[in-house]
Amino acid sequence: LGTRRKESGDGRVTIRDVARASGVSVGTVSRALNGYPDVSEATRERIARFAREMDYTPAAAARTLVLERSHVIGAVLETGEGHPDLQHPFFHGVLVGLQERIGAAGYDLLLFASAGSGFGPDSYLRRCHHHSTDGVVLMGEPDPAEVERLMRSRIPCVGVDLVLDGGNASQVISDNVAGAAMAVAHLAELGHRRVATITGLLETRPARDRLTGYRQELQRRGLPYRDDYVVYGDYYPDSGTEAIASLLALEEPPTAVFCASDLMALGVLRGAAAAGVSVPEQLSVIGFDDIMVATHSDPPLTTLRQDKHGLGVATAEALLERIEGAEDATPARTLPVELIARGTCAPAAEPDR
Amino acid sequence: LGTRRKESGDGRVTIRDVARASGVSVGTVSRALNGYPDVSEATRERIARFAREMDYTPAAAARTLVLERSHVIGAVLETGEGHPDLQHPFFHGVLVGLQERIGAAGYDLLLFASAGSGFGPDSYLRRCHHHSTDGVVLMGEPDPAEVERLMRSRIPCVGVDLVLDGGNASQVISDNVAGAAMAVAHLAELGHRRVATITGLLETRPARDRLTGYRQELQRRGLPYRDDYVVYGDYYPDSGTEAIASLLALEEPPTAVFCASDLMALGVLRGAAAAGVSVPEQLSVIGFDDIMVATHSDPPLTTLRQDKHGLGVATAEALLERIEGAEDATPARTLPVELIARGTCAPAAEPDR
DNA sequence: CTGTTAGCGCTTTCAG
DNA sequence: CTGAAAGCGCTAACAG
Repeated sequence: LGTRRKESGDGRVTIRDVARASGVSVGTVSRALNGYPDVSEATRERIARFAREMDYTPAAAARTLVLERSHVIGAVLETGEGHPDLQHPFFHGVLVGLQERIGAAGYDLLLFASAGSGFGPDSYLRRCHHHSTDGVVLMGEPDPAEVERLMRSRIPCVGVDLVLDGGNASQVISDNVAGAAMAVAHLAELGHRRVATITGLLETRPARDRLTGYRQELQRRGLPYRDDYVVYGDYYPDSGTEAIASLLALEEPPTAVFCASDLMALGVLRGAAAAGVSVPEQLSVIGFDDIMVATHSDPPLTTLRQDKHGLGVATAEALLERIEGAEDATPARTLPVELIARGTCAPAAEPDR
Repeated sequence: LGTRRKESGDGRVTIRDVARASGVSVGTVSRALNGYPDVSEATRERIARFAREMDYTPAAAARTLVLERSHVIGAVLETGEGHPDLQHPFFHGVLVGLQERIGAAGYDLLLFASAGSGFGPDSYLRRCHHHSTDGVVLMGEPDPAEVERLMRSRIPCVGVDLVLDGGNASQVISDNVAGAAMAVAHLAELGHRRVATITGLLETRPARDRLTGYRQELQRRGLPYRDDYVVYGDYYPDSGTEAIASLLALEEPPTAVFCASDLMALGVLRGAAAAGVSVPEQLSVIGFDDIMVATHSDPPLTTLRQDKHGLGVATAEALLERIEGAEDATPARTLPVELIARGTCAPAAEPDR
């Protein structure tokens, strides 16, 4: 008896197979393999050996079902209208760090596309429940209503460059205001007094913070703040190109621009070239992120480096902390950014005019 | 009786709750919700209504357990030594398309880091079994031994830009040899006779194909092929910079270079600038991929566009086909590439010398 | 058309 | 120290 079901070719090897092979009950196998103390060393080893030889792999589904823990964490990358965020290099760096760190803790990453996509507008929350996700990380610009729903649930969340207010949520974020301030300071020290900024999407926390930092440092140094020196972008190259065109058309154009992303800075470089103004001689440019290609523009981009990998790792740790049930979880972590001076900034041509 | 377990606060709503609420058995709920024909419209609707109101979400784990189908597909992005492939822009485009298409079919994506990473060198195969993945897609440069193991299993696989020989595997790939040929043709038509190439990692199928295309077209046009015009790169920018330096140092340097990736082409642009040779006047450059930043280099990069999104979609479809059990699954799909002429190519300065 | 039942692979009391 | 048995949420025969 019992030989009926499993011997047929297809079969995955289950705990029962291991039990049968090692001549013990499934309960014992389970205990042995999960390191319970109440198993004799002898049996434990025998079981372990058989498990290895048979290449036994516990079925996650079964374990999830009984444990109510899946060891899967969901990653939500909301694709902003027309701009799949998955496309933005910044996120990849973060993903790598996240992946590494949770992988080391025995978790895997389930990638959620935008809620609207795919079959039916299933909310993230539903999808998390469906997969019994142990936690979620949110990146990009998720739908506020979705986020709200998630916050009301008891699923641990962490937002990357996102403000999350629920009790079960943490956030990790770069020090955007300090970064922006460093940019302005750098420019000011080069003698620039007319420094403009191209913002990111202002619905977005980092964009607002970067703008704040820009303003604060301007003020701290007694540099003039003008409304027409603030142009709104969307983080992507084209918006940079357009923005610089309008800035250059001003009666009194800026001598320096701080861009809220490298991609926009690249767009600026291009727009400047088109307009015949040379960087850095006639215009200093500074970006934000330090994506891979920043080194390879001409001239190479001066920028504020975000520790993308570190953000990913911090995200993982914030999440694990919550999952492991720390009630005193650190609600927010801020990572420093670093100014990388390359070739797009030069002393102001006319210190005074 | 029965009220005991579920009423307590925490509870997810299960099929049993829905059954109780709508006054039917769980079996009926299951059939109703899964669209079996043998349920009266009346009950089906009542059940559906309750399910919606209670925000019932079936537990994937339970369903996976019984159906032996998880509706999860695994994505393996092997991080080449020192170069996390997740970092290469090319893969993101593919991921987006893949994600979209399988999402539409009701599948989700599980992201596997490199086998080595994380806790223990668990093979991909084990991880797939563990999660009962319905299929796997392989990208980058996975460990051959791993691939071998996967091939021996019965899990449907598809490789992106990868040759997979198992019976349960398909592959989708850009027409790399045609693309390379188009590059050379373009250059030849501009009058270049001394055209070099910088290859990708030759362990990699696309790199070899691109080299082949380069050679073939050279030959077809009666242009000279010289060993010293072939420099080996690794797809990333720095290798391009180094390669162009050595090429420029040749006694008879090339007047044009075909690079097996945009990233390397960017590196070439930089190296050329450093060496004081102007692009495209003194050197024509052509890339491969058409990544986002290709438009924003100076000059903007002439390149061969790969349909990254299309590759992702095709990958998804190849996989779904296999999963749905088509024995006559198309083993390979090839997508065309397209020449995008931008600013890095110009007529050869000296048609003869 | 619907209820009942067995069982997916695993963990965890509870007895021995 | 180990076996037996119940049950996680769900689907799929099988009766009625």
